Amino acid sequence: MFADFNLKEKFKELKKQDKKIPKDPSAALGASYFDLGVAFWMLNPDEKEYTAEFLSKKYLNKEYNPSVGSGLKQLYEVALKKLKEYKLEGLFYDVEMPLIEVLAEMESLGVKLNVGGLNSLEKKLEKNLSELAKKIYKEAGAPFNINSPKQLGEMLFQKLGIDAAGVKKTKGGAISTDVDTLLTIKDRHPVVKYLLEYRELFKLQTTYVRPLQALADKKGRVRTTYIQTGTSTGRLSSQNPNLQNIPIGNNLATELRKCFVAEKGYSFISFDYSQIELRVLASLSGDPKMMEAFNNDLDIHKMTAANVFNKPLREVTPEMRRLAKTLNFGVVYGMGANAFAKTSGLSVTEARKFIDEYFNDFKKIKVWQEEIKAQARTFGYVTNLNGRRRWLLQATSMFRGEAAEAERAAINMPVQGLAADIIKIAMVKISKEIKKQKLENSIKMLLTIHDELLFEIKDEALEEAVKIISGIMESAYELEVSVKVTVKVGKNWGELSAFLKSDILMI
DNA sequence: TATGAGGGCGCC
DNA sequence: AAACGGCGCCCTCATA
Repeated sequence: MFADFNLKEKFKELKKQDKKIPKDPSAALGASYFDLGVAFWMLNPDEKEYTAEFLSKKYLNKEYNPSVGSGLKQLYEVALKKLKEYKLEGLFYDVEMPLIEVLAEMESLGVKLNVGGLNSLEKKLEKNLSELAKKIYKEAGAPFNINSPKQLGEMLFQKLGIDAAGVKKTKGGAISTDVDTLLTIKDRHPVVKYLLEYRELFKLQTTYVRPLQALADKKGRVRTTYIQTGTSTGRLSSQNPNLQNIPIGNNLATELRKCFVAEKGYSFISFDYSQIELRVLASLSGDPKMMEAFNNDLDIHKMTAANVFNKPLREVTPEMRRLAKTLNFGVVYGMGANAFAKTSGLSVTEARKFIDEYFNDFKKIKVWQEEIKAQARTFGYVTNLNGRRRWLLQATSMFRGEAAEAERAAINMPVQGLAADIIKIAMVKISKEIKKQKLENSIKMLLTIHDELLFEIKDEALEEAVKIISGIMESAYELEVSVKVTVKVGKNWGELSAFLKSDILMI
């Protein structure tokens, strides 16, 4: 038995010293290690912390004393008993424990940065930022701290006297200066467009371009830390640096992503679960239309639009599809008419109508959501298909806002949490297969971004790797609908292009 | 000088 | 008035 905290760090240390990690942990029977932090996280993923000190106090009602060996043993006994009671042993021993070593390896590998490229980007941003600041000061009549919402708000709405009609207030009562606000008042003063651009560049510079350079090692690689106990739903989080929120989409974001590069002789391949949360929702709810759409490989948002607008597929416009997409995402999050109106630009009345229409078309989704909300109220927790659990005691709160918040979490957790399980299971299986085939040197799993895995793969091994990995990902977990993976390949993270299955067949 | 709340924003 | 789920990190500013 190997019950302890922070096994990931201990495994990394063992690897560094070229020592073996004790025993294959993948079977519940005779499992050789037991991470106490992860165990208590599975019992309650909303704990403040998962340290021996905190848990000892809370669960044993006594101070943790590292010099007394029985402290860990008692925590272990409590955790094991509860894991059994909650039927979480399978998930714990077969998924979370084997995952620790996988994460340790990914963290140790790191991902290579083009540090020179980042440096050029920094210079360019610096130049653009100072030019933008000058223009802003000129419009404003005097310099001020653009990064201070307080000073900026005073500048816009007092000194420049911009009309604040239709602009929301912050929690503290001040007029907001966020992007939404700036877009609302964009046509009311010429300074606003400079501010929007300044915000974007400043964010990129201070949150990504500068810190990433600072964190790169001598070989240019950065190593994130995956937090296995970091979320309430079962997902992983990524820290210092967070590599799960690197910008994507616009030109500047692409420039940044281009600075994440594959080693010489290697390429990046990304594997993206397609619409995994909606597929999970379709599967859980058993909604026939949604299931049929996925099983026939239809464009899910287009299909949704056709239903909501009562039009044949061929008459669905891009605008209709866009609305349906927002609706689909919103449903997973338990969105209300207010939020939908805001995101879509519709009036609240119209938004209400669309949501009603949606649930009328996909009746079983509504039924499932009502069931899960009732579960939260009745038991004070919800679980996903694998028993992963989240306590939602607020579901019966007398404060309506609090209860509603818990209900939204109840709707979301079983979906987000099952999607998380699926990718974790795939990661463990992929890692095992790589070792079995002794491909460690040609297939390197680097990043996991919720529904995506990024690998660095030797060029000669590309086709084989795609076959192995997408095969495992698509079959890692059986849903009531098919599971699909999108594969992209490239020499850097900013220039990935489709890796077509036909490419394999033609070789 | 350190800390934490608030405002803000990047990703899935 | 009213936030649609899950994260981590930046800067400012008040307070210690």
